[in-house]
Amino acid sequence: MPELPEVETVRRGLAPVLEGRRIVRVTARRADLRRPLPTDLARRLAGRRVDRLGRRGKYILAHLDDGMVLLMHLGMSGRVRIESAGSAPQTHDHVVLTTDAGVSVVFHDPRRFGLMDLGQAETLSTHPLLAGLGPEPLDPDFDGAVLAARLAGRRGPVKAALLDQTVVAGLGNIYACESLFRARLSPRRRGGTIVGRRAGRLAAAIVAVLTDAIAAGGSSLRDHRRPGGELGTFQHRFAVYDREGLACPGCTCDPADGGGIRRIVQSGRSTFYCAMRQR
DNA sequence: AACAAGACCTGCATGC
DNA sequence: TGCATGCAGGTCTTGT
Repeated sequence: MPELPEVETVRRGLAPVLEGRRIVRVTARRADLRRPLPTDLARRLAGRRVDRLGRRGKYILAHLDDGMVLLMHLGMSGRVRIESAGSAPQTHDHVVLTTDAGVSVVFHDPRRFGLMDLGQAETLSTHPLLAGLGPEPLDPDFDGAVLAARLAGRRGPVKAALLDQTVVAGLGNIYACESLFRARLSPRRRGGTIVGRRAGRLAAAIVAVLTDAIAAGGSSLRDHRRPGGELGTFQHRFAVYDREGLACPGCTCDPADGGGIRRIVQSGRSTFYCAMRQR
């Protein structure tokens, strides 16, 4: 489910109920997520105050008052729900954090591809889950030169490279497709050929797509909800994702004449693009 | 080193 | 109705 815009939307929704609050109770209803929950998670979180909620790529980072950091990843189907303490748990509610304000934050994840882990703030960038991540696309210094350097030597399709979190942190299948559309670049082009002006176009397209998607509260296809339960709306603005056979919004290609949005499979994932507009 | 394929897990839409 | 199949927003491991 969640790519950078969905994760950022969740982070922003969670911040008002977690930042500055103390965690008074932790219930781990199920520990076998993508990796086992830390065995002493409840004990290490109980009594801690959350100083700040951050994000790195698709990870939400809760900085605690004892120098530890709680890392959360939503996997494919993870959701976070805010509710009043004591609400009845639902199927697939795996972890519940309750604050001193009587509010519960519920981690819900049917497929259990998500995870939680603990790290230390001081050495956070060397945490095994974060150490290899590529640049943050919304950092001010992310640009075509940074992106081109990351894509250098890539002989496979640029679309597959964009899904590699060591190239850029936070893109997933939706926003990789949408970014390539906005940059008018073919997803089949070799990654290493994205240099100079093309790299500048792609970097700018990535920033624009992610920024627009965050402003829309992310994309709600199946699972994504904001912590208060609201849907994101960016799915209504997709140019190509999940639009196989429909007209391309950017050109006059006609689906009836073999034009329009195509779906291909790259590295086992669906890619959507307009072969007329994207070169 | 980089890449594709498979594995992990559940739910849903589709077709017979 | 039941059942099989394929697909889904991610990433880790394996083998080439």
